[in-house]
Amino acid sequence: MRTGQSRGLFASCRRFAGLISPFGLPFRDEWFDSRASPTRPRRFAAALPVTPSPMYLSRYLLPIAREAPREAEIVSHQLMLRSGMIRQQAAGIYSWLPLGLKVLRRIERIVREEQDRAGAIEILMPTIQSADLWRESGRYDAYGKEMLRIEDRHEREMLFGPTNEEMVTDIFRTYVKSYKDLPLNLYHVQWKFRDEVRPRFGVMRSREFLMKDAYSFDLDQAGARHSYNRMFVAYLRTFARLGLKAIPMRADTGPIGGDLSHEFIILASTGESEVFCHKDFLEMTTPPADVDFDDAGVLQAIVNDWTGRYAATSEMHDTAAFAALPEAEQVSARGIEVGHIFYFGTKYSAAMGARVMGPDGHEHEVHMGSYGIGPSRLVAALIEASHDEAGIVWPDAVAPFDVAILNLRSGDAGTDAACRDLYGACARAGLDPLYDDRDERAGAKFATADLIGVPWQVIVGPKGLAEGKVELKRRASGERVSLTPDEALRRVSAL
RNA sequence: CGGGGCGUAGCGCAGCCUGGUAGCGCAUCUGCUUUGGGAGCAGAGGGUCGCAGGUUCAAAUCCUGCCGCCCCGACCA
Repeated sequence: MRTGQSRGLFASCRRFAGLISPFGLPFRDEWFDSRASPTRPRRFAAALPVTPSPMYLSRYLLPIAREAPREAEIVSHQLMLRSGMIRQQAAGIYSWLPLGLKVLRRIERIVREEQDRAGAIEILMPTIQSADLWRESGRYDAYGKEMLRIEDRHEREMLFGPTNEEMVTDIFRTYVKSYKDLPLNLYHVQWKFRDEVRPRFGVMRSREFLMKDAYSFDLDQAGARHSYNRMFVAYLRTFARLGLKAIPMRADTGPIGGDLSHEFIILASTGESEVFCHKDFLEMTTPPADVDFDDAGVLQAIVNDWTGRYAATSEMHDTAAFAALPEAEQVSARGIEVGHIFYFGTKYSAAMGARVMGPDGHEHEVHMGSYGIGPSRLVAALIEASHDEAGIVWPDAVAPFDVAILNLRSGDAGTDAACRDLYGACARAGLDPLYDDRDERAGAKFATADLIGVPWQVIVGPKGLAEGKVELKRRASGERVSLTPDEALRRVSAL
């Protein structure tokens, strides 16, 4: 028995000196080596054993709950609270607990990879901005109460940024002076704040939210269209990799006009808005990873293909055009907006003097576009799109862990050893495993694993082990097979 | 910002009408028994009853003000 060890879900974060992680990187020893002192140097990790690890559930922070707080209305909010992903700190403001943060980071990673692939360059702008920039564009007064305005100790007017057009335009105008430096697309992933009158649905519609926003700069409208198409294709790839079917729908372009604004909508029965589209969208294929983003013709062809069929949110809905489709091809559903891209021409470059010298020897105001994806909202949207009665069903790409190892008889020498071996093998195989070593009954472990939605469960019990077998369960289908631990590992690694 | 509702243990709730020892379930801790789908028994800990005034011998309960949160509508990534 592991007497004295915490069995609770709120296990403290005790860790031992000199761990190395399964990935071969030393943990920060100063966090763990309680014996380190000025006269007794820290030990370094390299020569020390691999286990135990902080991804043992008995030492993790996973505050699951059987019941959801009353205020949680929609299923994603309920499940995020029940699975201990987030904690509300104020209306529309959340802490991200370990499980939630892991998912958020996985989403961010995919978003970044596809932005980079499409030629965008990452920067990081601050959350707090000066009011001065916003006065230049005229938006300081125009933005209204959604902007959280604050004052610093010198009584300077500041704000918590709801978006970054002004700031990125400022950066651009300072450093970029020639058409030869175009096109340019700068993006960042940063927390934003919009003081919604009524935040709701957890992180789906929060006041503070994480946003990837990209901003493109081009010499002229033709260039801007190419930049727009790059992001369009990048978004198709991003959402597909996240395990989502996102449908681009014409969005209102406001005073700019034109056809260069799309919302990317995923279908979910709990979606906030009504959407209408052609059924072909459900079967369309995603552009490949090796698409040539510099080839304007190729990109335009992809965009044409994805915009050639009817798709609209209720605001842009054309009842007659939709009714003209054969009834069997009409899809009318509810959707969640997970991305929005638009071209806005010279709105900010004109107001803020962002000009480059063109090949003609004259200065030109640059044509800009901006492209947003909300990773924090996506966490909720993914759950809305993928859950069942037992809990969350994460797509493989964003799951907080790749595989959960359930020890059905913690404290039994045989199952303990088998689980530890399997944990080490998973880690060495590059997987991100979670080991449920708690002193809980089997049922509680099944329920926990189902709730948090890890794609694979390896169930290790004394009965199976007597025959050298473990059980591998696929969360999404519920399918279980009895395998040797090696076979189970191979099966999980295959994806 | 209009309309409504709710604040009692980490979560879900009762108690308030009719003022008088602050309760129940889950969770947590201890012990024993259990052990393949959220175990059983026995015991224990945990509360300035959102905050501040007021009425009263006495306030979770009645009155006033404030704060917070939630829902509907308008708004929105």
